Amino acid sequence: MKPKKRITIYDIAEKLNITASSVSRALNNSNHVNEATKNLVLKTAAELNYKRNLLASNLRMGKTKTIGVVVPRINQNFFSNVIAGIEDATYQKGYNLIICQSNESHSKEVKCVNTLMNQHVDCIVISVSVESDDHTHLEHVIEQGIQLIQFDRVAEELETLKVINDNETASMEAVVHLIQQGYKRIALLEGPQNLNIFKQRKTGYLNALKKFNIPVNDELIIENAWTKELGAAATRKLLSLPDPPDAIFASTSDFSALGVLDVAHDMDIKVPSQLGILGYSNEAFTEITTPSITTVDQFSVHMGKTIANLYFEEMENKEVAVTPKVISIKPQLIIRSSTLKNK
Amino acid sequence: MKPKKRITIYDIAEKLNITASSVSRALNNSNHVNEATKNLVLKTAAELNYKRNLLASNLRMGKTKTIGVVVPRINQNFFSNVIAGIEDATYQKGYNLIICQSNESHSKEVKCVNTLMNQHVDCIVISVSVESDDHTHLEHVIEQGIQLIQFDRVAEELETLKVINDNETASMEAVVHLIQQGYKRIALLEGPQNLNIFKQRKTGYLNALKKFNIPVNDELIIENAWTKELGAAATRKLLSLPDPPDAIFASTSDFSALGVLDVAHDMDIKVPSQLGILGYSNEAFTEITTPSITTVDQFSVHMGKTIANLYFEEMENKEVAVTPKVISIKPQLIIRSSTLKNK
DNA sequence: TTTGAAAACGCAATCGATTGCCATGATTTA
DNA sequence: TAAATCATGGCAATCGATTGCGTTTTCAAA
Repeated sequence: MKPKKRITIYDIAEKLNITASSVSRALNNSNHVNEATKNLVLKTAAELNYKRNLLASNLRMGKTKTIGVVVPRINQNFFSNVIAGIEDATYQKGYNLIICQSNESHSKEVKCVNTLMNQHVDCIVISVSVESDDHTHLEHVIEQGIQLIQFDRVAEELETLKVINDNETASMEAVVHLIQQGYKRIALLEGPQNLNIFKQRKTGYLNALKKFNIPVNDELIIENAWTKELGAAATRKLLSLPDPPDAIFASTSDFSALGVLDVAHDMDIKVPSQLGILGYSNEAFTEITTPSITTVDQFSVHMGKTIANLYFEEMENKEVAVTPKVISIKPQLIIRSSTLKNK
Repeated sequence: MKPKKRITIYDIAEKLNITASSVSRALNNSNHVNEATKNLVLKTAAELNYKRNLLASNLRMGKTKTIGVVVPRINQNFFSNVIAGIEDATYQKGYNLIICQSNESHSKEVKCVNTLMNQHVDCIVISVSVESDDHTHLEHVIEQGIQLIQFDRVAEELETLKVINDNETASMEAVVHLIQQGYKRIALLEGPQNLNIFKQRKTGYLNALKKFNIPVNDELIIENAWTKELGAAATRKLLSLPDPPDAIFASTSDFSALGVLDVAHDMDIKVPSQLGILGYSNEAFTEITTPSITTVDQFSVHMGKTIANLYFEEMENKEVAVTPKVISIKPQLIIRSSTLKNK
């Protein structure tokens, strides 16, 4: 089957014995066309099944109504939810989404950003990869006048729009909750400290300890324990200390919390009575483990919608001086069985 | 900060005192340019930080190296994994992905497909929504000569490329496993029968029963139980029968299996000894419930890669007569505690 | 030195849609 | 009746990259 030739405004123009200019004006609902011809054009366009060639239109207009999104991994719960939220909000405004994943690699992230710039997206939404310390690729985006919105994992020194979680407060509240439940030696599984989110969560942890005058014990703080396996390994190490912790805050993710839980099961340690476990992200599974895991919900879909709406607001007020705006969403502590020592 | 003017081939041409034609040829590594000027162009382009305007290029070339993907929900585990697989394979070939979600709505699905056609994507990859009975929008895609690839949930009557799971065999093997474990009265939670996948899974169930000469009992087959809540409701209904089932195959999803498990817990029914539970999809959580849930793995990331590679193969051999090709991936039964009655 | 082929590169059209400017004719106002 | 205003809609340039065709240059063979 040979593809039908695509209908252009010239085809419509020819058929109606007018010029493409008028067709274009009619299709764009300009008021410089006669109502009658406008209707005629619309009718003919529908009959011929005309579809506007967005490539041509975008080239001419210099904008694409497209937003590029770069995330470390598309199929990570948090990110796919954010994307779903963005899609939902942008779709309503007739915008499209181009999605890339950096796979946590800096070089791929740079390539993704370049591709998006070549595609002339109107806006780039990014959560940087764990490897990213150099942000010149993001500066290029700004130089080109493309709106840049960072979320969750952000390069803080760049003055861009940002949508973040208040990790510090959330983390502090989580640890305070543990303290109030009577846990005395609270360990922290921390993530790569070049990422703001992990640094903030650590700060929250430290603040909570300080608030209650609990001395910080470095042997209870384990670096880079951000997968299930690393969480498990860290737990084995912690529990074999002469003076082991009685609670572990897996500030990196629920996956590492799951690793903690696994090891606790293996070693026949009772959760929450002997060991409290607290995760981060409110992954679906935290609700159904035994015991269910206390965690922090980040409102990821809502975050996506916030990002999209932030873009649209900036668009509309772009004559106003654009101050680097930061929207901080306060996560919510979800208290479940794994930390309820007092009950 | 005012955006820098974008550099075009004309800027490069002017600077080097040649024409844009030569610049273009140089950038495209054509053999109709002098090696020296080619290098000069490349060097200048790098200096000026030239980026090809893909809008212009695509308009001229008539193709976009872009693939559009339409799924019911981006943030559903199976789909986000498929997307991740597609992204991985297409990225290597320099292709981009535009992602849309239909939210299981037919009208939104149609709009998504139209947008993608307007964007002149080279290929549309789709898993249809549950509402989709009318497929004229997909016929339009074919008419326009855009490659169409259906996956998982497909409109079978359309002769397109398809990548599917062998649901029937997988489902049959699942039920055979239940029978071999000694379960006698096996209930089926089925999904909307207008979707091929659910129909096939039902057929697999029926075939397994027939093979072992087990009579089909309609009161053990519950329609439309494809969420956790519906699965729970169905279970309550089944377990209150005078002669309740001793196993439930939640053929729709692991979520409905989870609903089954919840109700079993509530009613103090022992799994797997009093009730066997079998899900579908191998969601992450099935491994960590108590007991862990036997389920079917669909190799979703691999499925995504298969889809992408199928497209590239078709591209390369497009002179060969294009036969509607169907790739069927055999899912794998993952046996876990929830069905191990014999152990 | 002349001829001829190949190499290198310029010209101009093209991909479709958009839009500022101008021309035409109709309508209105003085 | 003449002048001014307005509604329509055509013309042609534009957005940047690509490419068929044609011209110029180069270099070797005759």
